[in-house]
Amino acid sequence: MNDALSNVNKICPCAVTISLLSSKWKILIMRDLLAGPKRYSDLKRSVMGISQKMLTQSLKEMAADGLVNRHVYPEVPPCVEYSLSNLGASLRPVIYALNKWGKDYLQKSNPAYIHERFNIAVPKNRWLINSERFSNIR
Amino acid sequence: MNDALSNVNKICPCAVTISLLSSKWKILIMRDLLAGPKRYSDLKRSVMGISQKMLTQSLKEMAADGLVNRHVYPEVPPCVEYSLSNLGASLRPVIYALNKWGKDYLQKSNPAYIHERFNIAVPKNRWLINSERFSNIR
DNA sequence: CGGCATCCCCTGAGATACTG
DNA sequence: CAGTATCTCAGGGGATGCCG
Repeated sequence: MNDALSNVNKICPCAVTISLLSSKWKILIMRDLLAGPKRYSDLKRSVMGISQKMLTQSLKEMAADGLVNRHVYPEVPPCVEYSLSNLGASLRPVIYALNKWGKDYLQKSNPAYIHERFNIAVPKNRWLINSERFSNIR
Repeated sequence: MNDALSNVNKICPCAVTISLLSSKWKILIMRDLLAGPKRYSDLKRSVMGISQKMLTQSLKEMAADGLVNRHVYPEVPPCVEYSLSNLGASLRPVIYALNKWGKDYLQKSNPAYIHERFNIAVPKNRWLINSERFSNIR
């Protein structure tokens, strides 16, 4: 019997998406890769606050899930470039929705409250980004 | 000086949204509340696998963040109803995007792979939902 | 019914040091 | 440069029991 397989169409789509994105880091990596391919060190800089460990681990899992491609240029020193696969790129509307809602929310909220809720409660400057990234996601 | 406040418009909108939704539970709760107000016990049943602790905690935080309203009917036995606030309801496009992508992904993926990735790897039946919920999110 | 309060475990994630 | 390898710890989250 294939109860197991028949259960597949009872899986919650919402939960599947979340599961693939799991940690916040992956979403932030997606956000940055949507602007184009990036090297490991680029990502390390643009995904502010991420550790090498989490960056490596996240990228590895995302590659295993088919969300990103990993391309190694055989040079010295080594150069590794990450880019979105077609599957990964198809997540654009999701990232866009997250970004859109966040922008609206930030605009209509009390700045002092936002500061209190997101600048202090959250460790360090983890949520800050370079302003030029604003234009990347539309 | 108000460096602090001026930093507010450097916060990543994407990250803000994720931060408010944080755990997967909140997203699943949102998903179910989008279909209409629900009692605590309804949510306990529909958000499969959630513990009382996490349900209570999630709802409390979501209420504090202004995403859900809590209404107590002074009866015996007590009855508490949760519903989305306007702010919470405005997240519909986000939940919709997550759901939409997940549905597409499930359809085009190899069922055996999906089973392996989401039915076994993930603890218990946590990701399963009642099929009738599929129509709730459009 | 709709919660709290505890205890406890596991892992997500940071810090640091080392390598091809 | 792009990682790997350890060590460590806070807290996310489960299980259980009690309460108005």
